[in-house]
Amino acid sequence: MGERRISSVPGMQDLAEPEAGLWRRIERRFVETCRRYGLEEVRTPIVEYEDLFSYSLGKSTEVVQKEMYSFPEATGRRLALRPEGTAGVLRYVSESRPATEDVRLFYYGPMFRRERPQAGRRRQFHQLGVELICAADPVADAECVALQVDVLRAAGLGNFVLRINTRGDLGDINRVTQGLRQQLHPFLPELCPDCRRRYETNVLRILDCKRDGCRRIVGRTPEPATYLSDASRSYIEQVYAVLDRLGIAFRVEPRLVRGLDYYAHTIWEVTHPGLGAQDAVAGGGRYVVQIGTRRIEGVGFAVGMERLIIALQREGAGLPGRREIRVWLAAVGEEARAANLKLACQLRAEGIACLVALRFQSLKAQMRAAAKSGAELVLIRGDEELRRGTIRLRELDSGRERDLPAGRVLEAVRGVLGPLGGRA
RNA sequence: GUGAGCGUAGCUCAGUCGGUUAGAGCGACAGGUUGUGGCCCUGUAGGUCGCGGGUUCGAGUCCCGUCGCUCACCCCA
Repeated sequence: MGERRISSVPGMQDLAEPEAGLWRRIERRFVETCRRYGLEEVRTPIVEYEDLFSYSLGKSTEVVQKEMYSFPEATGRRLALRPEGTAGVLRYVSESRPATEDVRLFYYGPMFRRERPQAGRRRQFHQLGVELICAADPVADAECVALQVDVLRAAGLGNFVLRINTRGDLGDINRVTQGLRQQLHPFLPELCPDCRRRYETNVLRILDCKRDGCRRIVGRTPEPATYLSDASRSYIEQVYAVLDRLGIAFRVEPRLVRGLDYYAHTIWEVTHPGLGAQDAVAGGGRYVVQIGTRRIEGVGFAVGMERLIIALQREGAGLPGRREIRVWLAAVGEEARAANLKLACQLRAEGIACLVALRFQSLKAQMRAAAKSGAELVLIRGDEELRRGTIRLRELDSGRERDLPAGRVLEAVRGVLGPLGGRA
């Protein structure tokens, strides 16, 4: 048993300041935006039974076949770390919500996929997600897209592209799949090895291939839309019409494909030019999933947090400022330290962020620390102040100092800091 | 799963043709007369040179393997 160096697990990273502050801000704005659309929060477990994902996402999908972290429970039944958020939310709906109710939900948290890490791709990644559980209706789909756009704007993102397409219903999907197989069959030898594999596993993906040779061949096949039933065509046209009325800019992307089996009808993807190869910052669509005996329909989307952060940084978004410390309590001597801690707690009770040294330090060291913390005020207390029952208040910008009776300190601090009530 | 590029201090990096005790800047900590910050000066701590093997009198440096990181393929948010 050789000792192994302790490190974080590949593809799973620590999140610390100042980035953590940016995450907090984005999550807060996400929640606010969702609330304006009347959504409720749901937090589902990170671990589910593996079958939930294989059935809902599709057994042959890449995610289920080779990207899931799964392991047997003591009983032998297999568990899995969730690779995406929708399945768990729908499981919750099937267990806890009446089938007749429309449900509007949002969630956020970590997801796990065993992929090779890359720019904008981690093994633990985080999504902000929304699910509107409701029957197929173009207006519902359009509202979901509107919320998608609002969520990204609220996060501060400007420069994204919304690409929309439809998969049609299950009948359409079958017709497209079969039709494409027929059309592509003669060209099979000319397709790249990946596409020859896709021909069997996931024909639609061939539409997405980046190789010139494959693109040329795909260009000669009819667009998937030609296989759509009249009803499906009319459905997506209505979605587009409502989006136009909302003034939402989007591009119809006839070759846009999604990788999970549950999608039907409207699908979309949001890309960002700053992202590199993994350029989808968000994606969503309408879906139908069978959970046990219940068939659940809805429309939803997920935003990739890590990618959103990258995109924001490419747009030059700044990180939030440093800590919110406003007062530093400096002590000379142990007696004064203890007295300061008590005062610090009183200040904190009033909402004033303040710090005391965690160990014995010279006054000089404490002053340095105070300046570095960004505090505006230092309260100094030593033997002399203890004897006289005073505290020295120093304003760091001006260097002005005055001695105050200890009982007056709270009032004086309030006066100097001005109206409280939290900085943004 | 496949391919390419990179691994030297907390961070950014230097390290000559293979040659002595591996360096700098920033950061951290401490000091610069009594109890006073920023600037400045001085000092201190911090390194299994990713890890293992090989070549060599001698390896941070060359070779092989391995692990990790990064980017791309694949796939997806």
